[in-house]
Amino acid sequence: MTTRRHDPQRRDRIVDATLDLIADAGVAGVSHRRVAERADVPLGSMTYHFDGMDDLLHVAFTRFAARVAETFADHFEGVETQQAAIDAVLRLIGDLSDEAAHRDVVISYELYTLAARDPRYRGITTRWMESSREALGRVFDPGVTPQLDALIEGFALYRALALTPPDPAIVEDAVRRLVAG
Amino acid sequence: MTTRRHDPQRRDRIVDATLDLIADAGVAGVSHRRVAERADVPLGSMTYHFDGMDDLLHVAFTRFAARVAETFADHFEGVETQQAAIDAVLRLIGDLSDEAAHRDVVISYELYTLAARDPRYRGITTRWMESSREALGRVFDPGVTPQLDALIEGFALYRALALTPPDPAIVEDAVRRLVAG
Amino acid sequence: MTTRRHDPQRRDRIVDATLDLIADAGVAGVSHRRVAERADVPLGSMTYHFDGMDDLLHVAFTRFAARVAETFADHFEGVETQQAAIDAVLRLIGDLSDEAAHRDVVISYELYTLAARDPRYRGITTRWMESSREALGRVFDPGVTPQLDALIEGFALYRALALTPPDPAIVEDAVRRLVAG
Amino acid sequence: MTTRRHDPQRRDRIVDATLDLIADAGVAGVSHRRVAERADVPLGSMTYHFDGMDDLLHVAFTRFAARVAETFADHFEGVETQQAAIDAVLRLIGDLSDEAAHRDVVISYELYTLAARDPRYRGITTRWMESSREALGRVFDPGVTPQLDALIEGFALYRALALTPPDPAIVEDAVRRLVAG
DNA sequence: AATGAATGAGGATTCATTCAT
DNA sequence: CATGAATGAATCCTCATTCAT
Repeated sequence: MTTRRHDPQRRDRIVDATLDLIADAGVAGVSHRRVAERADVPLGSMTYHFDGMDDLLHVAFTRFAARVAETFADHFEGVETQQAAIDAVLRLIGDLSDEAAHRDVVISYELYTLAARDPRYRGITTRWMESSREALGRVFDPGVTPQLDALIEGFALYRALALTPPDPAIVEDAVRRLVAG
Repeated sequence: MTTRRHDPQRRDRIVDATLDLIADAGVAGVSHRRVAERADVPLGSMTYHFDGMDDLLHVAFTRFAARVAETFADHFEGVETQQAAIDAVLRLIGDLSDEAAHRDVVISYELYTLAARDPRYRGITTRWMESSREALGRVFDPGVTPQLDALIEGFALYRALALTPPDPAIVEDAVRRLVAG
Repeated sequence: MTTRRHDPQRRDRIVDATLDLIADAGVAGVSHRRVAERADVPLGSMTYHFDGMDDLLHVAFTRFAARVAETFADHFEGVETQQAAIDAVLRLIGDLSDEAAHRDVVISYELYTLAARDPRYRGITTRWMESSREALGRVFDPGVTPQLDALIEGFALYRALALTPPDPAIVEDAVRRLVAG
Repeated sequence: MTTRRHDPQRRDRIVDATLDLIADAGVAGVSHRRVAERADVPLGSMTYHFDGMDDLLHVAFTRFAARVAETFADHFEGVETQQAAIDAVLRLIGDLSDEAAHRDVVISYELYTLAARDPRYRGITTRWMESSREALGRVFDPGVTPQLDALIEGFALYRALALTPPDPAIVEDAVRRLVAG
C-alpha cells in the first residue's frame, strides 16, 4: 500500500466502510480486519481511531440513524395539507421496496437487534424514534403520530421479511383509517 | 462429568440452551463451546448432533418460531365476537411488556436480522408470518388482517426500543379504527 | 509439521519449554507463540492445555520450585554430624557458581519478582520457603534455621549480581558463626 | 491538554512515573503509552526525551538505586559505637516491613531480575552493592561486611515473600553472632 | 524543539471443525 | 455411537517506533 501519512477523511471512510459491511454481512460479520481492508486503511488504524469494536459500531450506527432520520423528515418537508401528509407516508412505505432502501432496512434491524439486548445502543434508537415522532407530529395530530409510526414500522418489517410486498391499497386504507378524524 | 451414554433429551437440551444463549448474548455470542457448557453436554456432541452452527441455529429458530406462533394463536382461541377479538389483540400487545415476553422479542429480532440478509432463514419467518395471518384471519376480515399484523409488530418494536410503553388508550384507538368496518 | 494427534507428554514439554524461555528471556519474554515454537507444538495447543498465560506460568513455577526444593533437600540427605551439615550448606552456596545453578537462580528471581507484586504467586514461594526450612530444620537448631536460610539466600543474590564470587573463607566463617552454639 | 512548550521538569516527571508504574505493574507492564499518561505528557515526548524503552528503564533504575543507596547510608550516619552500628542494621531490616519500603523491595526485585539476565543493567546493581558495602565498611570490619550484607538481603527476601515477618530476636541474634569479634 | 498521527508486528485468546479412539 | 484431544485460522487489541508537521 502507498504510505498515506496525511489522510484527513480517514475516520469517515472507516465509518462508511463499517456501515457497508454491516449491510453486507451483518454486525456479526464486522471485524477490524474486514473494515480496514474495505476502507483501504492499515489494520492498526482501526484501534487508533476508535476505542475498539463497540466504539466503532456506536459511531457508525449513530451516523446511520441521523442520516435515515433526516431522510424521514425530508419526506414531510413543505407538506401543508392532510392529503399531502398522507401521500408522504405512503411514499415512505412504498420506498421501502427500493434496492437502496432495503439496504437501510437491513442495517436498521441490525441496530434494533443490538439495542433490544444492549442498553448502550438504546440511546441511538430512542433519539431516532423521537426524531421520527417529531417529524410526524408536525403534520399529524398527537394521538395519530405514534399510531402511524407503529404502522410504518410494521409494514417495513413486512417488506423486509415477506416474499411479496404489501398491497398498496390495503396500506393506503390503513393510513386513512388512522388519520381520519 | 458422569458418562451419559444414553441421553434421549440431549438434542432438546442443546436447542434450549442455544435459545437461552441467543437471548443473553445474541447470535454472535453463540458458540459450540458456550452452548455445550450451558447444556452440560460434551463439546464433541455439538457437531455430532448438528451439522455445524448453521444447522443448530436453524433448528433453534424453527422451534422458537413455532412456539411463539402457537402462543399467538392461543390468544384467539375461542374468540367469537368482534369485541373479544379486539381484546385479544390488545392483550397481545400489552403482554409484550412482560419480562418473559421481552426475552422472546429479543430472540425475534435476532431472527429477523438473520432473515433480512440470509434467505436460508427467510423460510422460518415466512411460515411464522403466515401463521400469524392465519390466526388473525380467523377472527378479522381479510383486508384488516395485514393491517393489524403490521400494527402489532410496530408496537412491539416500540416496546422493545423505547423507554416508555405506548399509551394503552392510543393503542386501543388504533386497533378500533382499523377494525371498524 | 507432522500431524501429531497423539502426544501424551505434550503438556510436560510445554512446561519445560516455558521454564527454558524464562531462563533465556525472562517472564517478560514468554509468549504463547515463542513457547509453542520451542516446544514444537501448534499455537492453538497453548490455550487448550492451559487457561491462559497466568495458568501456564503458575504451573511452570510450581514445578520449578518443587524441583529446586528437592535438590535443596538432597544436599542434606544422610547428614548426621554438625560438620557434615555445615559442609552441605557450604556446598549449596558454592554450587551457585555452576552454570546450571545460575540458570536456576535466574528463574528464581523471576519468580520472586512476580511473587513480590502478585499474591497469586506467593503460595508457590511460601511453600518453597517452608520446604527449605524443613530441610534445614532436620540438621540445625530451630533458631539457626531461618538465619542460615537468609544467609544462603543473601549469598545467592550476591552470586547472581556481583562480578566476583564471595570469598569462600568468609562464607564459611559466617556459617560457622551462626551455627556455633 | 494545555500546550506546555516549556517544561523543564518533564524528564523527571517521566522517570518518576516510570518507577511508579514498575512498582504497580512490573517492568513488563511499562509501556510508553502508560508512562506518558501517568506523567501527563504527550506520547511523542517519550521517544524524544529517551532513546527508547531500554534507555528509559536504565535511567529510572539508576535513579532508584542511587536513592535507595543513599537511604541505606543514612542509617549509618553519625554511628560511632559498635552497638549503634548493630542497632542501625536491625532498624534497616525492621524498616522493610513498612508499606513504603515494600514498594522499594518490589522495584528492587524487578531490577535484580533484569540484571541477573542482562549485563547492561548489571552496572547499576554492581555500583549499588559497592555503595552498600562501603556504608557497612565504615562501621564494621572488612570480613563482616559482606556477611552482614548477605544477611540483610536474605531477610529482605524473607520479608517480601513470606507471610510472617522474621522473629526480631532471631534477627538480632544473627547480627550479633556475625559481628561478635 | 516538540508532537499528534500513523502503522506493522506481535500480543493473548476463541473458535468451528476434524479425527482417532 | 459418542467424545476428548487437537489445530490453524481468525478474533480484538497493544505496542514501540517513525515521521511530517
